[in-house]
Amino acid sequence: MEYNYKQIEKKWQEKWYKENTFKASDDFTKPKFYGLVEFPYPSGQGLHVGHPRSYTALDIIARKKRLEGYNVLYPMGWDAFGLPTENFAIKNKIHPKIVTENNIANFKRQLKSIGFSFDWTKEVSTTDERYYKWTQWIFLQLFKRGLAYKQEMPINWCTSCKVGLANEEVVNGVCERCGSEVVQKNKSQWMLKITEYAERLISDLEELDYIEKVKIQQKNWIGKSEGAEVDFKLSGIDYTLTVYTTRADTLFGATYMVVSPEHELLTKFADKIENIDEVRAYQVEAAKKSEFERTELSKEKTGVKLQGLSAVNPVNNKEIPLFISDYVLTSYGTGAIMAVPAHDDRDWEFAKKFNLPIIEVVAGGENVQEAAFTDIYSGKMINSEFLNGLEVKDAIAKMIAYLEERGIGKKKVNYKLRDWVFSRQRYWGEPIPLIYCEKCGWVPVPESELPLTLPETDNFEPGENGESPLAKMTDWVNTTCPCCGGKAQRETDTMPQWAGSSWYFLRYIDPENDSAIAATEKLNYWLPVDWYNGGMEHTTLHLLYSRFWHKFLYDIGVVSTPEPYAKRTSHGMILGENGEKMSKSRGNVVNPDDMVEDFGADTFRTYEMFIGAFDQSTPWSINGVKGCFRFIERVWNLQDILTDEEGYSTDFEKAMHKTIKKVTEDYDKMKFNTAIAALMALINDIYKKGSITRGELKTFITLLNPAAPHLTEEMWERANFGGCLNETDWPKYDEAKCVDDTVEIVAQINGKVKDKIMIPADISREEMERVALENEKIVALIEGKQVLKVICVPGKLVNIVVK
RNA sequence: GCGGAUGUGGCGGAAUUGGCAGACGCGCCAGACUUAGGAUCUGGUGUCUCCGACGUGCAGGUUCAAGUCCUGUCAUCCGCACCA
Repeated sequence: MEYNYKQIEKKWQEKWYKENTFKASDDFTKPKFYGLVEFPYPSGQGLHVGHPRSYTALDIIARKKRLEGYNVLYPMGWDAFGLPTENFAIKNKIHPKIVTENNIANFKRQLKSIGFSFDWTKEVSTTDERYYKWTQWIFLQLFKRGLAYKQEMPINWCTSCKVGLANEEVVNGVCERCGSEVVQKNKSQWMLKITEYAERLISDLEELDYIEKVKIQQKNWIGKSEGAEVDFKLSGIDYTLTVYTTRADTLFGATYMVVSPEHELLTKFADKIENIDEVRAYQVEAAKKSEFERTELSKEKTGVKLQGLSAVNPVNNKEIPLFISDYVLTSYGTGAIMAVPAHDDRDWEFAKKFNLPIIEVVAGGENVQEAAFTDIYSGKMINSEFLNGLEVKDAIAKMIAYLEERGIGKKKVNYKLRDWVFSRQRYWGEPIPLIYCEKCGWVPVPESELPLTLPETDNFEPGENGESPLAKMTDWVNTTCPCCGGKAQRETDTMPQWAGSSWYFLRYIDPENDSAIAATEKLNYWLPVDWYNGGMEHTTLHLLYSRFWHKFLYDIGVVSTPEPYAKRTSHGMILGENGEKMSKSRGNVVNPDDMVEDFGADTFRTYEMFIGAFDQSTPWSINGVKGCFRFIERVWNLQDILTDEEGYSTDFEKAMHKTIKKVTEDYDKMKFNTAIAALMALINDIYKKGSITRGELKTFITLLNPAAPHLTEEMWERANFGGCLNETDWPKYDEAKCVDDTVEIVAQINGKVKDKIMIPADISREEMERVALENEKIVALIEGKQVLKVICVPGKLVNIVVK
């Protein structure tokens, strides 16, 4: 019987799609499972082999959960706003809407050809008006609660895309998307106060079942730091310069202060600064540099002393000099620091360069004139009056208490996380639904008028000085104020790509709903997402943003859970055959379409799961695909050796139960490679045996079904097992039948294997020892030697220690 | 610099609590069959000085026993990067 994968796969795919076989049910009495994979950005290149790795993995989980009786929601959609589409549209003079439609059609065709069990009735696209109506609605709720604000601020400006970028989109000083230089530019931007949620975004991680590296990466990204703010007075001027420090204990060692080039002090007291020209020149230099250049470590410290100004150390009243330097960042803490060169590497370097005093206040290191001593776990306070003799930790607490008592400082927690730059000067995104009125300020578009649709135009190129393309459409821009009815203008910036993906998992639950994000009872039933798989690259962007939005929606009572995803796993990357990252320029890209065409979806899926440990990156191998193709064919050919016998043959029962156990557990733990290996091992044994019973076949194809659904469904039908395989129950195993009656134990002498002996599994320890000691080889080898000890591990080994 | 991983045959990778290193697949070798195929089937395949040794990046250590635990070290990859 020939295995015609093309025909078979097409047959089942059409049936599944037409009959909505995998539609999630509205029966809320059933236990639910919400499995989620990151929806793709429908690029012109089509699907990458990385996508099916994630999608097949959760498809296996979803299919297995259905057989286990769960009501499963496993949806798919399109994250379709974004720059590449827009750039393609501009270049080829095709409307981005058309580009998007074409790309989606292609992606959908590809996904269907791989046979995923998505519930296509829940399909969403972020570019759909009925979808982004709610993206805009969420934004308005953020705005109304003061979490969206407009600010003139230096932003990362991509010189090529002509667009402001979030910090997350700047990689190594260049634009994440196009690789062009990123510079600082002042621009009035909409910002979202994600920092307000910083603490909860960290602390709530605790309860979540996320793989550890995601938690760690998010924590590091948010960058919580506990310290204190300390007030320094300037001498002779009524001004308090507040600094942030985690090392309040070292205050007696603060020998100078540094402010960032953008600090307000520099404009406020320009007339007092004797060398103001020099200072201004330094400011200009700093402004020219990109954030990346400023933060390059290797570079030497630079700075200018502020002549004419000085500060007073509040604990010893010593007068200390002030500097301006770009190693102090405006955006963190207060934009000013107290410098303790003896115990901070950066301050030490700066002090050496500018010949500033280095005073040791923590003893325990080497000579602080030679290098800073930064250890906080060893060492005791010196030269610090009331702190002397204390450990660093205690000294910090004591100093903060001292400062608080006198009202010159307080405990303070800081985060590295910055607010989210939410504006893009681009066409292909959700319009920000706000209107500016001279009289009323920023006014929301009334919710009844949502969605605020993206106006039609042929000209989506960005404006000259970085204006949004929408600004050119004056008919659309000019409107009336919803508040006072006067003349007003619309906001012309659009939202970043991350907006639509920050809540898409909610829309899947009820995609047709026009009166709410989703019906409350549906949200209550389906949330949280039980299992979310995606790439590590989304850890600090999408994953954090969507947790932020979800928490906000929780706070305003829209959703019932404080966290969107109960469990998060992450797949490794699939590399090219040469072990390098797949890319067009390297010429090592594998096209999923070719795999499906040449080997079929089942082989492709099986190989993607067999390729290696799921969470690790691993190179593609066309020979590996062929190996899986052989396996799939061998499965098909089981039909040739099928007997009429129901149930398992007696001498094969244990093998069947063991395999069920192994595959069941491995799927749950995402150890797909060893699950497939176990099925390969079993089929090898079946062919050795020469025949397969109906019971054995039924179990075998059910276990394989989540990975290779078309083949197994077809075999189910041909074997007349009744109904469809996707409606059957997951096979059960009997723990007692997973244990062998006889086991092979190892006889060792001094830890070296000398022989292997078959013994009954339930033999006593003494009996085991006796068997080993009577073993021919062992007898010969221990002859004339003194037996010191015999170690017996039941069911495993006997180790005889001799001298 | 900080944080996180990963180092096992020719290759991808297996290996509950420390207990037979190399499952499964690829590749390779030999044979069978043949309507000469992207075949298929059967057997073999860690290394060596092959009656015995040696083998999980490297060097030590703990243990009857170490891929697994401890100390040190090297290499590669990823993330963050002057965060006071």
